[in-house]
Amino acid sequence: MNLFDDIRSTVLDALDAMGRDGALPPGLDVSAVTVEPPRDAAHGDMATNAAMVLAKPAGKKPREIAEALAIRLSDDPRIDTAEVAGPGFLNLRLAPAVWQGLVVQILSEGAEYGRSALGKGKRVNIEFVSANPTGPMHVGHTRGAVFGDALANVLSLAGYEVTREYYINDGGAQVDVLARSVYLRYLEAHGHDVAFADGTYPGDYLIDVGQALRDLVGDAYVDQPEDVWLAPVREFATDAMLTLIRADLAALGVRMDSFFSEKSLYGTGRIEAALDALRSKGLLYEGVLEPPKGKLPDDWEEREQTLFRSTAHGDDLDRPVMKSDGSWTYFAPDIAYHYDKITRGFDLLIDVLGADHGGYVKRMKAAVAALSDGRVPLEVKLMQLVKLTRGGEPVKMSKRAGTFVTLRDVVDQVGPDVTRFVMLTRKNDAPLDFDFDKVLEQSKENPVFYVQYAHARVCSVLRKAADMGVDVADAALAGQDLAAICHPAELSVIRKLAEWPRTVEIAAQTGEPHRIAFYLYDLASDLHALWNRGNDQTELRFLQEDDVSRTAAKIALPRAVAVVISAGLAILGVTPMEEMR
RNA sequence: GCACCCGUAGCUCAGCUGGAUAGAGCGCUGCCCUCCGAAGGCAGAGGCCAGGGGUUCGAAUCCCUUCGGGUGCGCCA
Repeated sequence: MNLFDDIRSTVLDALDAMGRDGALPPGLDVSAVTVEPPRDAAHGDMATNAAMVLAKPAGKKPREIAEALAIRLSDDPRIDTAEVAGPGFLNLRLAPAVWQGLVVQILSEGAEYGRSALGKGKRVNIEFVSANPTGPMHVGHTRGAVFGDALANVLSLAGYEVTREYYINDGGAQVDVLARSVYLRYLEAHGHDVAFADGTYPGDYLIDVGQALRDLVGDAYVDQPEDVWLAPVREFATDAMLTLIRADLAALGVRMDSFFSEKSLYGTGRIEAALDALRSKGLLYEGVLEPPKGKLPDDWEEREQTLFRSTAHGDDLDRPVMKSDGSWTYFAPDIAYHYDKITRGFDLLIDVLGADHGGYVKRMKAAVAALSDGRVPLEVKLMQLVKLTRGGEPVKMSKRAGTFVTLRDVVDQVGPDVTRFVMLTRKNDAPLDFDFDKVLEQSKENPVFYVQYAHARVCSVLRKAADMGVDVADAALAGQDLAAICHPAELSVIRKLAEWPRTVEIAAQTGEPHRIAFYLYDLASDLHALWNRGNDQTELRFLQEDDVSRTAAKIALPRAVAVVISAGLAILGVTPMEEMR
């Protein structure tokens, strides 16, 4: 249950009644009517724009409608005051009992408080990470992994049935390069001197793989031509890399529901089937592309190729699906993969990609629109770069020098909780600064710590209360009279708690989990502020000296805050700390 | 040349998908621990929301345009 939705339906009922008795024309479209927290808390608890939205279609002045609406709403026992303000806003103030009831609700529902029916009955597939299986995951993948996982969590709480999926790019030339590189390490394991030419992966992480291969097959592939060993070594190597990647993901706390192999699309007719589906819609043809305007590629020559008419669905150019040597471009298996997702019956597809894939979005959307006849939307979330620094100095990365920073480097140094939280404090399409020193700092400048500290503080107070003899179980706290929680400073914290369900919905609708992180920071801030007011005003302290029942009531609020912080951190995939010492 | 993303306080960034006087952290100035965790809090200063048009009751938010930055642009994924 969402308090804002609740009051909104009360407002809609009132408008409906006004339509019946002639105060408004009947049958007005009320879809644009909102009930939201006002920007300035001094305006009240909630504000509705109903009068302004309806003024024109009703042919009445906004304030006139607002005043009539105010009179009706004042009859509701939950609404203390309804005041017309500004250009026609109606500001509502709710009875303290409503807010106290919300605390009870939070304590009763626990982590379920905030669950929404927004995505009820809808299945969504989120494809993320999808790093090539050619090596360990690096920082760039880390951000995508954390984002995708948190997005999955948000959508799940918002009622969607979520599948987390990893697309294994094991069908292209890069896995042959991997196989050749492993083969070199294999020879090395047999005591040969090897040289890593350009176009091979020299990383140390393949040494173990080469040795494991030697242990498995002995010298069977030594001095053998490539066509003998390439396929089996490729298989062996990609398996090893996938094991590595799964372990990396596990270190971050990310678990996939599904791994989908690109290779499984080749030689099985699945790519052909997907392209046939396009052909049957008249969207595949043989043609010649115009050279790009501006700077012409050096080796440009006109050539006829098989093209997908993506321009029919909003792309700027038609896109080739077949190379001149007759093999598929990367786009062809991607079409087949998305076709597969569509046929699996998802209602929504989300791809989490690096920002360098931005040019690919329109064609993929076009393909999905064509293949699903516009039924299944594809949303693409582009991840901007992570700028790694240490003490303000950029961390230099070079693949050749072997100094590129891996996911493991980050997680080992700062831990999964900090890694995840920090990576979610920025919008996906904004670059992210990640400073190894700053993220471990324990001050309010560091949002991870600040939020964790708020949670730990509440746990500390609860421990103290328990020492006083208070039953601090949620059910016990929820079962009592909370009339003692009535100070404006307390009610304003509850108001923040009331925003949690709509924050979840907004984050889910926009696909922006960072909103959760910012909400938690604000909530933590409200708690810290209330805590400190207890220094001067003893009636605001959570622990009321020598008064067990009053303490039990007071403690319910910070506990409710902790419940929401904990639920929010769960979305981000961060463990709430019970103490920070 | 074209497409996509971005431009908000000195710095790093939010801004509830069109609402009221645009917010937070850092930094700067001044305060608050005989008192539940000061790893915190309070107060002050700081803005042409890149510029210009438009849409309407109302624009940082939507549309057009200019400028500035990033990413990409047929046989790499």
